[in-house]
Amino acid sequence: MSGSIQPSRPARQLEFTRRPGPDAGRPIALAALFFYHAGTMLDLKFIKDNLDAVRRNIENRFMKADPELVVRLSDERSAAIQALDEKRRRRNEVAALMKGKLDEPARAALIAEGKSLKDDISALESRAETVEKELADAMSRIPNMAHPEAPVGKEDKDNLEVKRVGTPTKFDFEPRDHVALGALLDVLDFDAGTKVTGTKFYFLKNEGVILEMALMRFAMDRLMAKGFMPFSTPDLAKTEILEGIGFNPRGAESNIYALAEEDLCLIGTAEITLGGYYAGQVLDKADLPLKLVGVSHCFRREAGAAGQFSKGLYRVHQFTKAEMFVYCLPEDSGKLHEELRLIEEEIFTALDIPFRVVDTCTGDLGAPAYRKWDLEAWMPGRNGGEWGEVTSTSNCTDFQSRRLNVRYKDDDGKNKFVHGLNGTVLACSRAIVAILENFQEADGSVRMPKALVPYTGFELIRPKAKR
RNA sequence: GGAGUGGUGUCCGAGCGGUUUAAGGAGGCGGUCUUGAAAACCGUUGUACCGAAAGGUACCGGGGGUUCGAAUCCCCCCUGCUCCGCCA
Repeated sequence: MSGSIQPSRPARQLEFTRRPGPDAGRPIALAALFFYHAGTMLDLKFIKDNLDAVRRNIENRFMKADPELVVRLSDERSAAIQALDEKRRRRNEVAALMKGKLDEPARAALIAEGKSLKDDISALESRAETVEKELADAMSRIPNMAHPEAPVGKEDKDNLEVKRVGTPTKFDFEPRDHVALGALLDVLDFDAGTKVTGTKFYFLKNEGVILEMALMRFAMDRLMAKGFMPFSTPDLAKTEILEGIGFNPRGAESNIYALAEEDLCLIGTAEITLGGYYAGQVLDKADLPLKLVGVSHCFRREAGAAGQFSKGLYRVHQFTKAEMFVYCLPEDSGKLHEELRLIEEEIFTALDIPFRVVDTCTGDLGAPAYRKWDLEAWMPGRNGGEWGEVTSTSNCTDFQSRRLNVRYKDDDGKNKFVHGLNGTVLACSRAIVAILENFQEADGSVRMPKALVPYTGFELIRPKAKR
């Protein structure tokens, strides 16, 4: 016996590092299920038939991908499979012949041919597998097509403002930023976060904790009332799922933390886990649209983001978020995308936070999105008052369902890919920035938005005396 | 984490080297019969890929191996259940 609180065995290291080597220890099962069988035909057919449009789309998004390579590898793949199938057909034929009575020379000849076929098949299989992998890799780099009306541009400043709700908050005093307010109210501690975990980590304290819980419950109540099924998801997911949703878990530019010794990554959003929930399934058409809302922690490396907006809660390595996810019939995704945006608008309207809506430009869409709306809240403490992204909703059409192999059985009896959409309900970090900065008073006190009071149980957070 | 025991088509469930091109049920679909229905009987019944088509190939949890030939034998892994250990 020991009164020690030490663990009986060493805790597994959960290092925030990238994976040690390419594909280290990665099981192939899911990859086989999702990629090598997943509807490559439609995809390929589209790329072949619309090569120019595909190439132009890649340029508009300022991405690197090679559709010609996809076409070439696709042809190679077909040839390899044809050769392989023919050998296998003959092998089966030879094996069938062996079932009957045979004289010794005929028998020996068949065995010899069978042996030779076995070698041929083995060689052809490895060639086909190589081509298949190269093709899957080349295809995975091709981004989704963009909505024809999405503004063409490179960076977020090319996004198009389409709507404004409320007016930027005015103060008859010099407003503080949320970092100063967080310290004054003792609801936010970045120094301790840095000491214990690292830069861009933080502790919520006191009313800050309750505010986060209130925001989540507020979000869930509203979404459940709209028929969304609530989830609390894992905070980690397998690499295959990440890739299926369209994230690149590896590479220096990756925004994803990968565990050093397992095929797992910390999720950057519950979009990953909610989208993965139905991976590999054929959904009942009558159940569509499936509307999910999930709470999770979100982890982002934000490598190289140590610039001007790096201070405070705006860009952090971990935050809590409620996220919507929808799988629907292809013909309904446009309508549902509007619905998700309206929900996001409703949430921020209910919180009395001024915001605008932007139509995200092609360069800022990310590979999976066909179209994306961002909500930008007014943040009085940001550079003396600026719009800052608080939520985002994307229509990813069949980009994710194709990779995750999520389908529905249509009336014609064929299995077809569903469309997938996602949208932020509330990201706690940025919502808290907006609330602290917009609802501050001259002495640094912060009022709670009326809609939130039933959830927080308090109306005002007052400055704390220094201890 | 340890031990035992399973993972077969939409479902249940046989098969344990070539008579299985996966038996037999159930369900679904189509048909016969019937005033209608039930019953009975007959037929049909998945997914993916290659191919202009005819047709072919693959799939019995996943991967690899043995063999002329594997659902069937061997190895590894995943996963369900039962028990033990540990733990919130």
